[in-house]
Amino acid sequence: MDNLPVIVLDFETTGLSPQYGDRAIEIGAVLIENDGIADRFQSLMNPGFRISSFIEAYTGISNDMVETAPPCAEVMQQFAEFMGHYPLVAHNASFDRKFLDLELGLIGKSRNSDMACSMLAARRIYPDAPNHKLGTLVRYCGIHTDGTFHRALADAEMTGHLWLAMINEIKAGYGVTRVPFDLMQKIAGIARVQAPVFLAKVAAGQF
DNA sequence: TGCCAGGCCCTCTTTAGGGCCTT
Repeated sequence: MDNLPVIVLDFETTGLSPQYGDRAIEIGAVLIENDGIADRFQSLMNPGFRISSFIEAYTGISNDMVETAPPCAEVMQQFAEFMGHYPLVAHNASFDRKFLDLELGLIGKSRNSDMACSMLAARRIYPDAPNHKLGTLVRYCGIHTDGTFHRALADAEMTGHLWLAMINEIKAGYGVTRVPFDLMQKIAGIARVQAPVFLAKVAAGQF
């Protein structure tokens, strides 16, 4: 096995801020194992109030769809089992972490794994990309899509493939055979000016 | 109902401000 398993997840939500009462309306996640997607999790969830027309248009998730979906608590119970103790990855992880911690907290659970950010890693690994939005990076890396964006499972799958592409980029560019989760976390957290020195150490086998 | 934030990074920085990215 080249890479330790990770869970890549994505939330669709009613807005940007749990502090202002926003809730999750869909979760999608993939288990990345052996350089591919080994398992998937997806569910809409009912936040208990109507979602805005902006979110309906942005995600394609309608009020009718969430009204017939199971409540957040039920979905998050199932997701907690899927998540297990795997390390986690999300694109702009600070956003998904807020909602994950909120929804888990509401059912008396807590996150028990680190979460790495594919966006911060991509800024170091693909500094010349036009920008580091998920959709841009997917095109930049030539990752196949079915054209679906802003739905949780589609975005989680694309982020998963991006994560694998970045691991392969490190392997090919720096001659290393294993790119563990904590190496990717360090790449994501390194300051831009320090990145060349750090990556040279990676190439020299000093990680 | 309609509108909102926050974490991180960068630099013309650190006694700060602004951009990116997520829904």
